[in-house]
Amino acid sequence: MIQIVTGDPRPVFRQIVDEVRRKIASGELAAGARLPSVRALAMQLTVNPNTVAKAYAELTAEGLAEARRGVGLFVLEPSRDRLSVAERQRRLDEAMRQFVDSIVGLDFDIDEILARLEAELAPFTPSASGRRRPLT
Amino acid sequence: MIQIVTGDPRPVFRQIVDEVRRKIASGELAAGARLPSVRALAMQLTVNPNTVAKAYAELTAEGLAEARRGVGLFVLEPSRDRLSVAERQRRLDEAMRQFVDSIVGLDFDIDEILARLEAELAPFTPSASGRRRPLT
Amino acid sequence: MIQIVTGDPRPVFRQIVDEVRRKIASGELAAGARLPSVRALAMQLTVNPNTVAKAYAELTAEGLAEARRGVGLFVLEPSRDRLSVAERQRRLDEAMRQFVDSIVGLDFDIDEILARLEAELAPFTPSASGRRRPLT
Amino acid sequence: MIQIVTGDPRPVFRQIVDEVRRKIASGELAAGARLPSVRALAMQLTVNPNTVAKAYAELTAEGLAEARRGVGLFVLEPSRDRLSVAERQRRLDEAMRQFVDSIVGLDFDIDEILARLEAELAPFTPSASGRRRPLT
DNA sequence: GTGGTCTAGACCACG
DNA sequence: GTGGTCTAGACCACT
Repeated sequence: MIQIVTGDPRPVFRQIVDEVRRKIASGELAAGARLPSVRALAMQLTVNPNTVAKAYAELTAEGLAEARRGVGLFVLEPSRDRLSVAERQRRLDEAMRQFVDSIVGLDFDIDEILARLEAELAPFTPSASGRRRPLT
Repeated sequence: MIQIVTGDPRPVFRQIVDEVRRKIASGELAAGARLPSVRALAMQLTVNPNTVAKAYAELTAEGLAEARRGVGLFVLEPSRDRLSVAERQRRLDEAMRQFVDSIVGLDFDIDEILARLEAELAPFTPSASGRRRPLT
Repeated sequence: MIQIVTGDPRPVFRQIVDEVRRKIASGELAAGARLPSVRALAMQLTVNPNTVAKAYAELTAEGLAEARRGVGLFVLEPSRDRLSVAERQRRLDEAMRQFVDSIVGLDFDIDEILARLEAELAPFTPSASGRRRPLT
Repeated sequence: MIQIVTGDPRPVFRQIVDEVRRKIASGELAAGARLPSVRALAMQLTVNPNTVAKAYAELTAEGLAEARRGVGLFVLEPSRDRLSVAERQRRLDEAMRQFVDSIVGLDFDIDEILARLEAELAPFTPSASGRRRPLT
């Protein structure tokens, strides 16, 4: 269900966080869904339970999941207003800067990049994610 | 000429590399241009000379610049095949993944993101840089 | 400078976070101030460095401090708009509920409680904290 | 009658204790009133009976209620000296500290907080509860 | 069984 | 030297 790659530059706990966040955003993990237990996921990924726990703690801190002691970790309803508009903008700016820095000088065609990005973002478009009900 | 920001998540040497790469890609630094000496730049940025040296080493390793002992670092002619097709593709994939992970769940409109990205990439479009042939 | 109490119901890392947050809010720790290193504070408190590191990670995540690799952890300028209005309200509601639950049935006089609270909050009042410059 | 919220940071048994204590303090549950049986409440809340039993045990230990075997839990007469002065003071101090820690840095106006708190505490003022003598 | 916390000790990237 | 990450193993609170 969740996979980690040893060659990945990201630390393991971050890979887990990113993967879960993606699954939630794409609707693959719906609100109320239960994540694998810390120990179970640690076993499956053959990493230390603490590493998984750290990832889960971050998901909790981000407001994406909630821990029910003695029960497990559950995906929360998406609440879009946790961060201020300014903070969200700041994060987009930062991500944008980082992306441009990474591909600058790689000689790719802008239209090609835009097309690819559009395709990659498609799964997270509101209508596709199932996270929001149409107002009817 | 180059600025570093303490609050930036990137290490200092990376900020230097990114900034120089940007300037080269945008044409601001043309082939043959001379970068400040390690010591001079370190002084100006008030960072450790080792840090600047590390950045320059990376620029050299990337094939973007060349060190002439005792003189300074010089921007090289852009060579199309500096990186293999596979390597370029790999970097684009990685940058793409990282960008998507960063903005997933921030609830921005795709079109808005695409428009912004197009604007940010404009300065690096081949025809604008003046030092590259359009792909035609 | 920072003290932890073994009898405290809060975990150690939380005590550290709370203490630092208080010092920042009261102006005792001004923006730009450097916090003790992870190892130094761990030594002083005779706790595991990881525990301090966890506290520092939370301060960083909260946007109160920033880590400069190889240098140390520094207090950031207060940026009041990181959380949305709704989120801040939510947190106040929760704190309020918890406080009322804790003192209900303790038979204290309301006015007495209000007076004490006012006194306790005084050090964090904007004018006292020194965090904001008068507009003059 | 009693509701538990899964998203609540408090453990379930604590939510039950708090809710009952509130109802007693506000006079909604008068002395002599009977609380549902452990099994009945567990069923209604769909929680583990052990959890309800733990909550009831705490209410008993606090001197707020009394168990009559096979019958249920009954609210006791309020006894002024249930807790020592020192203990009451200790609890107020702790609650105060926790409250201040929670809202520090949230940048609310003190007067706003005091006003809200006064409103929230109103239902528990001695004259309103009906079961306590005013302090005169 | 669940998640949360802590200790001990290690290695890495950065300056 | 700095902070960041990971492993290993332990204990606790809660259900």
